[in-house]
This record gives sequence, structure tokens and C-alpha cells, in this order.
Amino acid sequence: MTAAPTLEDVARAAGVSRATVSRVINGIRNVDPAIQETVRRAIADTGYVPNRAARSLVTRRTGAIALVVSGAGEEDEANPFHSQVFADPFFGRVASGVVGFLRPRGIHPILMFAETDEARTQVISFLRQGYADGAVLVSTQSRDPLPRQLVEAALPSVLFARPGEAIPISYVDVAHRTGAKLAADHLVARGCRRVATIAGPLDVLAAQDRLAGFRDAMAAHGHPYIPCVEGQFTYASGETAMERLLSEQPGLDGVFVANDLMAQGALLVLRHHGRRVPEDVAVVGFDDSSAATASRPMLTTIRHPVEDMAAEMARLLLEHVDEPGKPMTSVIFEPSLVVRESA
Amino acid sequence: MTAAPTLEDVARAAGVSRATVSRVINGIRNVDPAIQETVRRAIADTGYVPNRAARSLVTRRTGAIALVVSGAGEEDEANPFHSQVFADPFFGRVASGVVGFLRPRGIHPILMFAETDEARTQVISFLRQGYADGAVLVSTQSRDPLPRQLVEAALPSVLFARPGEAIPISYVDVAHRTGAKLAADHLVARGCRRVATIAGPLDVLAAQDRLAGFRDAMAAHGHPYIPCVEGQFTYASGETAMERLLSEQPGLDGVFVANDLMAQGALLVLRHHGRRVPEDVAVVGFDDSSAATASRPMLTTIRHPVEDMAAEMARLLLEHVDEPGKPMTSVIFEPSLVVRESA
DNA sequence: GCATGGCGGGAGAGCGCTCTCCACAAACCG
DNA sequence: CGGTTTGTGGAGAGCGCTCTCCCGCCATGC
Repeated sequence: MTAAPTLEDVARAAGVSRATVSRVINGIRNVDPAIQETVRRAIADTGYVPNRAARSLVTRRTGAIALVVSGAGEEDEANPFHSQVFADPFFGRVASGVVGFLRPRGIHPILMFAETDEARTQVISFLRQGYADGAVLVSTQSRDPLPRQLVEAALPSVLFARPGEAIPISYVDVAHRTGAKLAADHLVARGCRRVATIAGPLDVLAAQDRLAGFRDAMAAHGHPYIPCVEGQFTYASGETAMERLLSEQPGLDGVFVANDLMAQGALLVLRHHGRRVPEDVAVVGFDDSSAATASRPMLTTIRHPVEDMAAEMARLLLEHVDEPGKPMTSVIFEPSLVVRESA
Repeated sequence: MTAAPTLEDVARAAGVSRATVSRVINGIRNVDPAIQETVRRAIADTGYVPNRAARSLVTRRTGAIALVVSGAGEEDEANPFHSQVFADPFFGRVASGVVGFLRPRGIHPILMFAETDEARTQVISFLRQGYADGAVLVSTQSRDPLPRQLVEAALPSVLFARPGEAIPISYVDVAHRTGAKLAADHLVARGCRRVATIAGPLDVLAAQDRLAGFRDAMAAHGHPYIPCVEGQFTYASGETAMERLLSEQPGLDGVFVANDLMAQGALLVLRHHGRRVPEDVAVVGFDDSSAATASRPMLTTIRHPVEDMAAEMARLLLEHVDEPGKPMTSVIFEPSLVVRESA
């Protein structure tokens, strides 16, 4: 392989100027069809590939975006943040949705983790250096300072989930309360009378909303008090929470669990205690993640259109990159109930 | 935010030439400490951030690498390849290891999926355009044509796992046969007499090696025939395989399962059939993935240092990028047995 | 007939950086 | 003390592309 051909080489081969070749490649302005054809052939002959650095030097666009997963957790040498993140099928779905939208447009996300202050600083300077035009951000914590930092640096960005503080930034989210209501209605319709819930970490807005939505809906059904144990959205915390719930409320016959991973853990504990699901205890999860179909019995859950939301997040970001003055928007998706075996 | 400051601006502020500022930033050649200090202050004052496009235009380096997940599977609209990929904790560990190595060096991987021919072409042209200096590649299939394509395009790349065909490319791998032998020895030492195995998809070299290694070791222990059912490395296929094994070999007392995800499925089926694990049937998995500790009983498994391997893969790639003439190398890691509850 | 305008192509000026070359001064040698 | 070496800063030529300007051509209008 010799030195890569440049625009100049193609122009020479086609017998036209550099500018004309550029026009053909970028489809800008009219170019005589015959010349267009000649140029295309020259491109194919020389095996020309545009140089991205040169292009983005002048256009001030990189054609890349960052997919940032942020939290405020501590990094642990033995079990770094990013390995935990991937253990949650939720992030896989987000990545999948983002890639699904971006790939047909020839753009690929740069994966970044931002769990420490240092890492967050790195994210900002990375974007400022022009490694990417903007960022889609998934936060695991409502206290995450990164959204604010992004806004302050005037970097185009879109969040997955409403920001913890009121800052002018676009985001996508799901109607958590509606989802929780769906779960409540289903449990009540099945005839559950002694219902409890396992919530997510209550410093996460989504967890707060799911809990509040569930309690409101149950109250409307005449159940003003719903026992609750807080989990951490992890498998193991679901087990622990279920153990506790069972010891405190041995007579329960229905549980709403704020995500599928915890529900999976809860299921195991219920079986371990000899409770049949759904006959003795009905369980409703949240997310409709891969854990929902992997657990036995399969989970009845609230479908959270994560991939669609992630795709929309990418779409919004591209819009912001294209028109910097565009006003911030939020897009809220409606969840739905998926009935399987557990309730 | 006004126009971003350039090297020129910093030079003016510091009262030196552009070249000197560049030298300070890149730490190349000696620069008078006093001037160095002045320059640093000027950088801080102006809030200067080097422009990556301009830099890589002249250095012909992007300082980015691609993390490619490739297979030869068909893309399915409803359940795209990349969402399945993330369902396997294995890929999360690879990503984690790669990020762990790269991040301290200020570089972040670009995430790409290459499951169709079209997508593979896109990967190649993406790299040729200079979006990244090289690629680390995780293939799900030994027939994957991408490694060859990368070699032909002379793009620096490193594989996770030995390539299916003999091509000159660097890779990291684990000694699958040794791992399988560890499992065999453990089962035999526990007193298992009627042992079977659930293999991975046999078009994957790793699956072939694990099966061959297990059979060889069992043969050495005096068990020349080991029943085997092929799975797909997925949870569901582990269930199916275990059902089949149980119907064909009702008397079995030990199973070696080629990965943890399938082992998790197998565990569930065994319990469903009333077999106690490990009392009635001992189960050994492979990978020591998050599934190993998430299953109940927790899996005894072969530890596969995936994060270390992924980090090494990134290290090798950076070496190849730095010295293009560097000969290809392979690094083989040794697995180890992790005894938990299932055997 | 000549002025007018639209259209398609070329020339060339940068984008912000690195790096080679050169100038100059100080240090060193015989 | 001249000549060489060494060490440090500046000048300036690009890297490969886009995009503005300009120019020539032909069709059109009066």
C-alpha cells in the first residue's frame, strides 16, 4: 500500500480541479453529469478515501459523538465502575439503540465512562478538543454534576432521563409514574390484597417516580400504605430486599419491583422460601430487559422502550449539533405492561 | 464562549513563537524552564485546548482506536445483533478491560458492530478514513472474514481469540484446553463417574478447544466417551441442552458447561427436575462471568482473565500503531479453577 | 446588436497544528 | 583565539480538505 491518494490525485486523474472533485463528493452545487461520472471513476480507480482530519479541520465538525455513562460512584480497583455498568442489561439496550440510529448515518459512538471528577473533567476536555461534536449521557445518579458541566461548556448534549437539577438541557425519559400505575392496576386486577414494593435507590429520580407512582395508584385502589424496601437496582440487592420484605410482611401476595434485575433476585428468594410465583406471590418488574425473559418464571414487567428512547436521544443530539441555537426539548415515552408468567 | 484560542494566541500571550508553545505542550526537545513556565501560564490564561483535527492532520495519528464486535450472524430488525451482544456479560468484561487500559492514556474506544458484510466494509473504510488508528476485534465466529480484511488493508489490529484461518495478526487468547482439563480434574476428584458436557457452538474455535480439552482430560482419567450436546453460549440454549442431556443420560452426576451463561440455564433445569446441585449433579462452568455469582447455587467455574486479556489486547494494538513494522505476537493466558458451590 | 444574468468550473486562501530547517549564542577544544 | 560543537528559539512550509471568490461561457432580453 503506497501513500494514500488525496483529492489532488483524484483531480489530476480526472483532469479537473480539486474543487470540482470536492463538489462531487459532497454533492454540493451542480456539476455536469459527464464530469461527475469521470470523477467518480477516478475516485474508484485511485481508491480514494477522504481524510477525516483535514475535513474536520475546516468544517469544525468531527462526525463523531460520545456515549457517556456517568455516575457519582467511587471507582474500585478490583471491580471498576464500567464493569458493573455492563452487568446491567439496561446499558446494553441504550448502546444498542444509539448505535441503531447512528450507524446508518455512518457515525459511531465513542464510549466513555465518567464516574469520578477526574474522569468528568476528561470528558469535557475531550469534547472541547474536538474528538466529538456532542454527547449523549446516561447518568446513574441524580446528583451527577456532568450535565451541568456540559451545559456550562456549551457542548451539545442530550440526557437519558430528566436531570436532577433544573438545567437547560434536552432529554428523553419514560413516564415512570404511568408505568408504576400499570403495575399497580395489574396486581389489583389479579386480586392481590397485600402488596409491597422494592424500590430503586432513592437518590435516582426514576426510582422516586416509580415508587410515588405506585403508591399513588395503590392509594387510589384503596391501599394507602404500601411497604417498601430500597434496593440498588442490582441482582443481589433484589435478593436482600426480598428477604427483608418477606420477614416483615410474611403474608404478602404481590410485589412491584422497580427493575427487572432486582425482580430476578426477588424471584429466586421467593422460590427459596417455597412461595410459588405467581400463585402465592405475584411479581411485576420494570424495564422489560433481557433479565425479564431470562428469569423463571418469566417476568411480567413494564416495558420501557429503551432502544427507541436511546435512538431519539441520538436524533436530538444530531439536531443540536446541526443547529446550535435550537431550543432544548424533552421527549417522554409511554410505557406499557407486558404480561408473562410472574403476575 | 468566543472563538477557541489557537496556538498562535497562546504564543502571542506568552511572547514566544508558535513552535515553542508546541514544544512545551508536547514535551519535545529542551525548552528553557522560565519560558516553559510563561507558556504554561499563557495556556491556562487563554484556556487553550489543542485542536485534534489539526494535530492529526499532520501527525497522521488520530489517537483513537475502534472496539469492533464482529460476527457473521444475520441482522434481525426486532432484535439487532448488538443488543444480543450486550446481553452476554463477556462483552462487558472485554469493554471494561479495554477501557481500563486505554483511559489512563487519554484514549477512548469507538464502538462498532460488524455483523453484516456491509457493516464490515463500513468498518474498514472508517478506519481508512482515519477515524481511528487501529482496531481491537472480538469475533463471535471463527468464519468471520473481518480479520483477513483488516490484514489486507494493512490496518493495525489485534484479535481477542485466535483467528479461524491462519493469518498474520496479533491476538490474545486463553488456554482453553488447560481450562477444560481443570474442570475435568475437579469433577473426577469430586468422585463424579457419569460425566457429560454442554459445548459451545462448534464453529467457534474456543468451543472446539474446550470440548477437545475436556474429552482428552477425561480420557486420561479413564473415561473415553463423554456425551455432549452443543449449545449456543446463550442462557436459553443451556436450558435446552440440559433437558436433552438429562433425557439421554438420566444417571449423570457431573456436567462441564462451556460457558457460565449456559451453565446458569442448566442449573435451572436441573433444579426443575429435582436434582440437587452439587449433591446429585456437579456443574462446572467456564468464564467466571457475572452469571457465575448471580446463579444459585453459585457456579464453580474456570476463571478466564477477560479484563486482563482485553487490556493486553489494547496494549498490543498501541504497540502496533507505534511501530508499524512490529512482528505479530500472540499472548496466551492461563485459566484457573474457581470453586464455589455448584461443584 | 450588446448588455444581462445564470451556471459550471478553477484558483487559492486558509483551517490549526507539527516539524524541519536555520540562526544565533554559549561552551568547549586544541 | 578561531573553529567546532551543542543547545535553544524562530520562521515557514506544508498536512488534505472546504469554500469563497472570480471568470468564462452560453442563453436570454430589449
